[in-house]
Amino acid sequence: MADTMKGLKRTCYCGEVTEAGKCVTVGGYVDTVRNKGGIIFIVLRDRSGVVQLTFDDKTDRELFEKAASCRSEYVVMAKGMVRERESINEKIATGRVEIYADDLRILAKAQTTPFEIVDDLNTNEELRLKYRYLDLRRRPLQQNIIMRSRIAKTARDYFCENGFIEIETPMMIRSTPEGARDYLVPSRVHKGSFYALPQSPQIYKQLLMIAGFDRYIQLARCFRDEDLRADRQPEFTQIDLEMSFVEAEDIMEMAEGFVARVFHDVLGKDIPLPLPRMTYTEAMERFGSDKPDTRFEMEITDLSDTVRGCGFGVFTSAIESGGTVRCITAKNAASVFTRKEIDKLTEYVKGIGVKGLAYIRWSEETPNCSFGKFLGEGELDAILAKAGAVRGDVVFIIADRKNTVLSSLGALRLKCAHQLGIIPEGKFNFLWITEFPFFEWNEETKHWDAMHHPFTMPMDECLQYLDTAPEKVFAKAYDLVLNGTELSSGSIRITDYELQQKMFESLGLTDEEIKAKFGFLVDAYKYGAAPHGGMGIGLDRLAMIMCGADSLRDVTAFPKVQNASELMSDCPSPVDSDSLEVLGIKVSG
RNA sequence: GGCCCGGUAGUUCAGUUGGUUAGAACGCCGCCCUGUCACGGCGGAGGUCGUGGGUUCGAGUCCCAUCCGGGUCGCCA
Repeated sequence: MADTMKGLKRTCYCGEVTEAGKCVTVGGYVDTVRNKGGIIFIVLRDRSGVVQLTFDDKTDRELFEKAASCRSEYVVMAKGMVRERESINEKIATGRVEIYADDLRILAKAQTTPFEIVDDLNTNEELRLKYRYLDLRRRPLQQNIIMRSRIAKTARDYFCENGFIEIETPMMIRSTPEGARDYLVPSRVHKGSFYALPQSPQIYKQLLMIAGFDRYIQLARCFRDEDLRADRQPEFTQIDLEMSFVEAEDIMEMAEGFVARVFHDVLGKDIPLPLPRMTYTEAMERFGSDKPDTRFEMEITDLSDTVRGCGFGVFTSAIESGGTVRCITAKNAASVFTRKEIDKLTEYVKGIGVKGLAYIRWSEETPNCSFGKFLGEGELDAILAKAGAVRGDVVFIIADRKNTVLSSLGALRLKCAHQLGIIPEGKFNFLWITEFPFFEWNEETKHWDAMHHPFTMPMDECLQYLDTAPEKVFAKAYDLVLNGTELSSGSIRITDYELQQKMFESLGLTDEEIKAKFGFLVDAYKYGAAPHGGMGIGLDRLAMIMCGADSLRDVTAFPKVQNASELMSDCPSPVDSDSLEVLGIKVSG
């Protein structure tokens, strides 16, 4: 039978015990027991840190025996005088003192844990996730979760100070078949009908602007039934906001203020404002990505003019058929990118959809060029000069359609940088990406899709091209990128009923479809709306980067694994047929 | 759905061309130790080698299938 807390009241956290001469009561988990025979040291841990409890021959015998019986992860409370230690441990905050205990209660015993509760744990993630509550006892994870809480609090403080009102939008909403797949919730009352969990509160926050709340914020849970990545969970949290009577500039300024505030308050780092900007087109041309990591260079070079008349048919035919030839130059990479490694990179880019990867590896005196035998006098030198390559470098060249070349070189650039280890740690490179194309040509369906959501406002000067040249239409949309991760996405919304109607038509929606999918929103705009726009800042991703973590799992208390299941509770799970029957759902098989 | 990587004591790993009873470290259990803090000393327990087939005199090792986990492409308006 475990002890009780009776008569004890905690006076402070373990990590706060730094002053000798006081009587304190602490509670926590037994971190380690060092039993020297005549003296016992117990390191007690709570969320604030650790403190040492000491028991010796002057300790009451029964108490001493109890201390000796303690094992790792027992939950205990202890009371005693804080005194100076005989030998100091400089490594811990409480290392100058110890609690000379005169009371010890074992409140709960603990089985041996499946892995040790230590800071630098190397255990595979599957096991850690199965026992997530134990993994969360570890300090690195606990500190991440605490930092996440501070980020969230700063968001609430900052936006509330700036006149935003926190409003909850529903979690059970109408399913809209655009965009990501919805998670569906069956209705018992309306058999055969379903709610959807929100992919974002997009429509509701726009309606809140129509309602006149002027500035809205919510730490909104969002759900998308798509495959996971290290930086993508099926449920996640956005710092979601919307503002009225604003242009894009106003929203970006507000977001910059938040970014500076949260980095200052939580990390003590000053982010210089305004944040740099780049158009979508420039980002694609220079970095092959709409979320470029600007912590390192290796930018894309256009070789088209240099190789236009060269002897290599792959290059010339790409150019003749309207494509392009471009390269990246990996500095000092010849020793890392051996022939074998280059073959692997070739396989990688082929997986992304290019036919091949040409390269020049310059390690010996004469560069080793994969297409050298096709080149005429001086042509290789011209390419090397244009690529800015010197001895020790490797040049990767891709020839294809422009979009393919840029995006594949962008992906290759990232992969090379990781392999070369040239991405600096501790750097926070923010970048606004602006002027996104409005439409995206869908090769499968053969029509134009909206690149952002269909309520995004086109740029004023582009309106004339809506019917005639969709590729010339750009959006009042802006993404905030941090270290190559899309942190936030936002736009000015269409507030004009007729323009919205026209946008839907451009996207190939019929009147019936518009009415069925977005009728209530379209109707709402008939009653007048102030110009408005907003954005959603990924709280999880922000926390991940601020914590220096590699995965969202490290900043999410109870994350899901790659197949979207949760290993601790083993969900999703089947339900019994009675439950389904109530919902009017028949199971086949 | 495609591609790549991984799965051996509780944990992290080693395990040679297929060959005796599958090892080490940490953890765990017991005994000893009055200033430890990566405590130390002595002793001990602990394995369906992810699962199922196959090849073989013999499989942790080779082959096939499958499950689980990680990364990534597709996907994520």
